[in-house]
Amino acid sequence: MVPELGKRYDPKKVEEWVLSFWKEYEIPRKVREQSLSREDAPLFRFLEGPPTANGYMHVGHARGRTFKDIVLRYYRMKGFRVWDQAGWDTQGLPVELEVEKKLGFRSKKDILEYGVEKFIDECQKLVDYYISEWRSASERLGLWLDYDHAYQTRHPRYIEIAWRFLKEMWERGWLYEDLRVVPVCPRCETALSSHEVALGYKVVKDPSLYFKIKLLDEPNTFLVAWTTTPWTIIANEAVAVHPTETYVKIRVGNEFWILAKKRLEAFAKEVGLQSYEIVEEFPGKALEGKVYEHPLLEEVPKHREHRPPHHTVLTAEWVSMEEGTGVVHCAPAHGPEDFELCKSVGIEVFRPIAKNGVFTEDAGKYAGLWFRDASEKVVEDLRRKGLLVYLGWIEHEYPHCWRCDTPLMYYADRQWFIRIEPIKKTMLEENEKIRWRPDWAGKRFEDWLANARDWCVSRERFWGTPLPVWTCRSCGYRLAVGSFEELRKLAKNPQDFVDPHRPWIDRIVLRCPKCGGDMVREPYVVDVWLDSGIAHTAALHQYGWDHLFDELFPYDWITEAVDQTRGWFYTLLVTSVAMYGKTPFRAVLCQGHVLDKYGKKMSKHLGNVIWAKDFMEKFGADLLRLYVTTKAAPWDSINFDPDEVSEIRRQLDILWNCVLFAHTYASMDRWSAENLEKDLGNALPVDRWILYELKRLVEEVEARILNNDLHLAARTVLNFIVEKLSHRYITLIRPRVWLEEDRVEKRSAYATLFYVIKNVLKVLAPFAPFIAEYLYQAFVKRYDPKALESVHMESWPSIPKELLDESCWRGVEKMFVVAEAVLAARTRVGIKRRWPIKRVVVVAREGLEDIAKGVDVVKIYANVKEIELVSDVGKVEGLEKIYEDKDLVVYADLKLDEETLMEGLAKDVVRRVQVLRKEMDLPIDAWIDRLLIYAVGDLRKAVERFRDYIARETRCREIVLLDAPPEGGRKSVVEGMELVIKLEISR
RNA sequence: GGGCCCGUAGCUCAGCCUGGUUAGAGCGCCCGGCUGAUAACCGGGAGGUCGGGGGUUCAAAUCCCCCCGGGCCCA
Repeated sequence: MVPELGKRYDPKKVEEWVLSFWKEYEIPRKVREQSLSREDAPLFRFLEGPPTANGYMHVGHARGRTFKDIVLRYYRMKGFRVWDQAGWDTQGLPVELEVEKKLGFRSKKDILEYGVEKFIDECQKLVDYYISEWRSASERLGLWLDYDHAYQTRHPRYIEIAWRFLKEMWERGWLYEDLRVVPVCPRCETALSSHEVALGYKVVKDPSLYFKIKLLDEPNTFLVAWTTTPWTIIANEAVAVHPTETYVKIRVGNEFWILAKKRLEAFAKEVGLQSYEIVEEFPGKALEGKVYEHPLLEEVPKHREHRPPHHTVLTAEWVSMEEGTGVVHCAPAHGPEDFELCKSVGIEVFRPIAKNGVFTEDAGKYAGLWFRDASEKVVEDLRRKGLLVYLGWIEHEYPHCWRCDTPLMYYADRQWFIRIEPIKKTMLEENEKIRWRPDWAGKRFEDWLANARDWCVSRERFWGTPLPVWTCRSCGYRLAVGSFEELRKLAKNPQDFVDPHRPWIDRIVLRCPKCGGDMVREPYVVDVWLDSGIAHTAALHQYGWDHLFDELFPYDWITEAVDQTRGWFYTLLVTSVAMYGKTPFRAVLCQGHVLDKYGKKMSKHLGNVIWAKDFMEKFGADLLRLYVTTKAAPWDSINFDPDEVSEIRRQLDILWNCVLFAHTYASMDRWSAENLEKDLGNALPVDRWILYELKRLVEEVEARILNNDLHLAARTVLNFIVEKLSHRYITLIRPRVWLEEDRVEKRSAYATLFYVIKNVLKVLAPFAPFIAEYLYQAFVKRYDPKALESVHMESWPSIPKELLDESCWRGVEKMFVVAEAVLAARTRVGIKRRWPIKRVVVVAREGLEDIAKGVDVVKIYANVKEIELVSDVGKVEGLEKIYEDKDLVVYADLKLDEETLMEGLAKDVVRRVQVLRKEMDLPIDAWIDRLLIYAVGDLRKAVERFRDYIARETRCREIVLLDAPPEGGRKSVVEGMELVIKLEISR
């Protein structure tokens, strides 16, 4: 199955062929087995960050997946046993929301009405669909993972590991239930963890409200408080001031206002307070215990029932002097600090609002309002009652639900938490051992770890890993279940255990070990980030591969985008340190994001998302891979502009042309790689030069990959193809391959070219696996019967010493400098390249021996007849100095004589004939029987003098000079002289 | 409020860690050349306040400080 080497690189055709070749011959499976069967070979353990199966792959995902593939392919070629299990994140809010959208749901109530069982079924189906989409897009991209053994977080055995983890936490007392103020998404009606909150900060415009709070025992005296969330005043229960900061009482009209002295000036300025008078100063402590009248007492009658310490002034160190008035209104139901402070003095939480963000009857006149809408009413009421000081607006960041974009609500609620404090120190120590790329990402992670709070793991949702905690209805005893076996043992109805998911799991009733009563499950599922966070263990357990754990853990390398610092990187570390006291990964590559061409985030709302499949359909996977890899460092974000891929396309065109060139001549001469070593043994200095460049290429690419500088690695490969192989090497060997007869120097040129192409394809394979495979099949395999079944079965190249000659490399490099100087001089004085330059003298004090090896470069590249190498400036008179650096001085004879002019004209004639041959589609090796030429003057003389040369170059048996233009001849003008030519061919 | 990344030619990016010729490359543009792998290539040219300001230094794109713009993270 040898594919055609077409005239032009057509990515679509190439990749279609390669995909079917891989499929038919099961290349990915064979390559994986080849890798894993290497006994005693070192392991490379990769842990896949599971994509969430709730949408399609876009080009940003594709970039990260390309990085994974490059590194995995490299390690396979280096002879490692590469662990490459795929994985899918299949549960949690992201999936539920996608299903809700599909079914047109607006709230949790809709799900209950629809039926949880049916809803879960929809979730399963949705996940099935997107997994197959992701798998096919990944395979289309060329990402080779073990998809047949992909871990799935929804798999019962996977869930079992989450249970094992949670039970361990429970038994250590690290899993606990508590009333806390947590961020809640009112749309999803569930609490979120702090790392989820961190994913959703957005800038919003909120009220900046200054309002008065009337003190009960001091006439006409008010505290002035500030808030950006007026709706929380409804649940206000206290006011906090700083104990030691100075507060002032000012007279404004006939009222007295109290606020912090440090804030007075800024406050007066912002609210436009012109005249006031400071009547008293005192520390905040002096206000402690003062009782006030709730500003919305009439509106919220419930507050009439609240007695001190409710509605009193408290003191707290955290009261800020940076913003507001130094008087902070406290709603224990809606602020974490407020909650703690109120709890410490025995204030009860008043929470007149439901989890869906709607005020309840307890909220009096605000009942039924959406929490953020209530702000407006509150402000109105304060104004009416004369308690409004000033209403401004402020732009600040406010957390939103990372999935559905709803503004979050801080809300006191009973939730389940995992203690972070006991493992924090170990996490920080373990982080020191992780190799972060770039290293600042590790510092960022360290900051995050140092500030980590307890992890809220409970979610009041449906599609997720169920929280394995059961509570006894009779005696209140609680326990956590760590495996299915344990569940069956404890269950009163083990026969009902069919699926660990809700709603089925909720029907399992346990027998209370204390009182024999019925135990029911706490109705929560756990944070989806816990699912992926235990992949280090659960991915193996799902397939019963627990015995591999010791060999695979900790994993060598993971890579995901920067946002995972708070997501997967974090939860992996938490669960692993909690379970094993160790980091589960040794190295991380932290990727930057892919933005649209204007630098905007790609999002469905903006409609600027580029789906990976669409893009590959149009341009192919190789172009996508190379574009996203070469554009910037992996950790930098890139602006994705489809127009820019033409640059990559151009470079692959050149590779294609190089191979086509080699194939064109090698096939004509029936060359084969049978005697490759012998032919390489006859390599000329320019061949030695490219072989040495090849060695440098291999080493540099390898070093770049190991350092995760994938952008530099890929650029190096492309640069070699364009600059070294195409521009230089092929130019230099052209005269050698045009030789008619079979000569040693022709065979060594073919051998070198073949060898270099073969190895470049190997080095290119991790980056552009399709074109590398295609050209390997179409070219390498055609000439080398010993070639392997696939380029991806090849080892990473290592160029044998006997092919390397550094002095040839040095000499050729030097002579390129000379050749370029000659070309520049030609342009300067107007000597065309086809007019040969008679003589060039190169003066070098040192290294003449090396330089001598590169004379062909100057002869061929710059069309110079004669090169002289000297060590001093003795005999250069009559020549012009055209170049000088610290090693070299170059002189050239830039005068044109008649002979040279004639030769140039003859070359011109040759070129016109060649153009005609091409237009007539003559095979390269076809003969012309008679070449009829009409020319006058110098042009005629040139044809006469170079008759043999012209005949040879154009493969023509006879040249006939005519005195009149031939019938139907091709007319043209050479240096102002008329030329008419006609080709005669018999069939 | 704190932290991180980015800012260099019309566009996309090197160079900065470790200060030192005239700040580079590719694309695009202009002029010329070459051409049997040629939708390729070669030579030359135009094009730069290296985001701005200050400092250190004999010398700053590079090191330090402040500011501006774009992005990200935390509070």
